[in-house]
Amino acid sequence: MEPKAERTRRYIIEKASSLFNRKGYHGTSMSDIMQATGLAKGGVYGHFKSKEEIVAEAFEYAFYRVSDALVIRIKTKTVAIDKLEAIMEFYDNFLIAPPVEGGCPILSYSGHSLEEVPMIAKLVARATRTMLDSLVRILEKGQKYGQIRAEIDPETYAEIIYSRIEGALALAKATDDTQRLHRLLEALRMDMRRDLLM
Amino acid sequence: MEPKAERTRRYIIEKASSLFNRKGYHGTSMSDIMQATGLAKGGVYGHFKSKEEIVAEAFEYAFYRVSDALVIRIKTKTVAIDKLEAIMEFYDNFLIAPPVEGGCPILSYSGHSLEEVPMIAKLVARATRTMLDSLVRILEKGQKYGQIRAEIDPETYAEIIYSRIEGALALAKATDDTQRLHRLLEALRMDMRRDLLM
DNA sequence: TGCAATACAAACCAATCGGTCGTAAATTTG
DNA sequence: CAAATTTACGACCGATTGGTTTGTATTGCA
Repeated sequence: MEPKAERTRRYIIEKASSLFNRKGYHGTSMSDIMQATGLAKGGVYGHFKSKEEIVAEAFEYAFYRVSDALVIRIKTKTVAIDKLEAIMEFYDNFLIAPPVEGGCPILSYSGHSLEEVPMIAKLVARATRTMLDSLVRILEKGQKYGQIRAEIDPETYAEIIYSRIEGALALAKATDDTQRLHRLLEALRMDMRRDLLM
Repeated sequence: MEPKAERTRRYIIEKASSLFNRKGYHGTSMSDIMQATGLAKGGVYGHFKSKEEIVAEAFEYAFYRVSDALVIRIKTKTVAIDKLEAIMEFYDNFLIAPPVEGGCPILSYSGHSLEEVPMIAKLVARATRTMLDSLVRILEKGQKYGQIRAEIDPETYAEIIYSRIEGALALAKATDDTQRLHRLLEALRMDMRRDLLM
């Protein structure tokens, strides 16, 4: 019917998601998007009614890229601790080959964009909840099959894991030090083995 | 000699630091700063030669506010673990009564501002290093006086502590959930007692 | 008290901002 | 292939951006 429009739309989002994730909402102008896509202004506004609409979809797309790449890696493993280790491996390569330029969208947008574009706050909160839920499910399933200690509270431990990952990413980004990320993830990995395994 | 100029300058930085920390570099306009200070444009540019100069000083000021408030609390304690617990207590109140609006400057500016304003990257890296050094010193001194396990590597553990704090702040901000911050800091507190005490 | 230095606000600047719209080009459909 | 519809273009809009200049109070100091 109209596959062209859908394709162009997606193409704009792809390009814009990288820009917004790196430079933020106000740091990215429509001219930047026009230049990145090669489209004229009218060409872009034919698919979106405002810059805010673009950034909203761009965030969701960026988050989807990360979470999707993560889910793929998780699914290759069957045992809980293997899934968790796969996550560590994923984030180990995060700064070297990020699914979307600019790093973790949740972390990037949490910085300044929550007040800049209030609508983003909801999307960020929901995305974070999604990540936590994935971890909770892994831990619960691990307990169900006797792979993970029953005393562990999945919700509590999930947020510990995710906050440590985000903290490691933040610190590595702030100091521009990839080695720091590796060290912190390795420390987390060892703590998980000690805390979770029976 | 010229106390007035210095006072006005500082006043501008105070107001601007809050704006930049909340909304970012491109999210904050000179008009915002004019409105917040009550000064006219010429009045501001008489003290600074550019917006970049303002944001640079504003970041340093915001960071100084946080680190200073922290140092004060640390100094009231003499034993290493007490100092660390004082830090936990400090960050526990961080979202309720932040030293500067917008939360931890390092975290805020790490989001999008590193690429927006390249000069900021250096300042953020240096500020982070300063925080880590404070923690390293506490741990080293604690070891020296036999309050902390000798096997602990201060540098390694300092970055674990700080990354967990930043991760906790980031997650709490992303989900707009202060309780989450409390839970995560409490978990860190208990881990520290287990890992560090003899 | 008188002079010079300082600090101020307002007008102004070119450039860029997000956004609109009539028209031309391209695509899909009959 | 031709008609109809969709998609893209780019000039244009008013508003605002960061930044400058200028004339005038106001201030501190001798």
